[in-house]
Amino acid sequence: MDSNQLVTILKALADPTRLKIVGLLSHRNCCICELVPIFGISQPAVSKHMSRLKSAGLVVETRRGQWVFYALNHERLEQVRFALGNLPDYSAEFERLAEQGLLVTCE
Amino acid sequence: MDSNQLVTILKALADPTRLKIVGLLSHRNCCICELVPIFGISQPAVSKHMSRLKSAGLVVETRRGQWVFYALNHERLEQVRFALGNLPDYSAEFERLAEQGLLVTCE
DNA sequence: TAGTACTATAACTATATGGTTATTTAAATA
DNA sequence: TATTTAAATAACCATATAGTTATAGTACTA
Repeated sequence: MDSNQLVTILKALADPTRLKIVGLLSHRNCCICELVPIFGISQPAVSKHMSRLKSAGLVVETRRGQWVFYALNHERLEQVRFALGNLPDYSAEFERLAEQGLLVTCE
Repeated sequence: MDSNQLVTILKALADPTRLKIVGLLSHRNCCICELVPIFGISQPAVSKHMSRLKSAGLVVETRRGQWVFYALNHERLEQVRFALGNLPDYSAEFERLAEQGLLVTCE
């Protein structure tokens, strides 16, 4: 997973409604019409949140008759946890700074 | 850590510049004037990013002469990883839905 | 003490975001 | 087939965000 993907996923998680949706889905799959009364926001608002989570790869959808059920992609969440524990190595940036004499070294 | 705090931290991480700053700080403490040439954005822009990371508890600052050095708060990042792996239990929400007859059960 | 270097704050701008209502699409049912 | 229900899309609005330039504050240094 590259940094841009990670940012996309973090943005998807960085909203109180969507974070709670992820928590709800970790307990049970849900459809939009169940989430609407939980959050007290409009159906299109929930729909857009799901679309955001889906494009971040955090949920997958399954049509079930007239309902669309959303399930948490646990693996994706694990990938985020792993990425946050294994940030990219940016030592080349410091080498470049050093070459330009821009590294600050006190004491 | 409550959900609001987690959202605040995730928002702080959910930006390409700040995420890279966190990655840089995981390698070496930095001051603003080192980050400016790395990102090619203005000094106030970097300053505001650091302020955002600081208020999320992700970095701590130490004044060192005329410089202010920022260090990553590794513990805070670990707290985020833990929280994402241990989301709150929202089963009460489903019980409430069931009471209202709003749980969708197919098959 | 005057000047210089680093950082923070203020004021502003353009874009992203999270909500709304209205409408359309899709599927089940009378 | 007409109606109803669920979900998605469109158009819009208010606020948040990430950048800018200008200025103020803070700490070394000549």
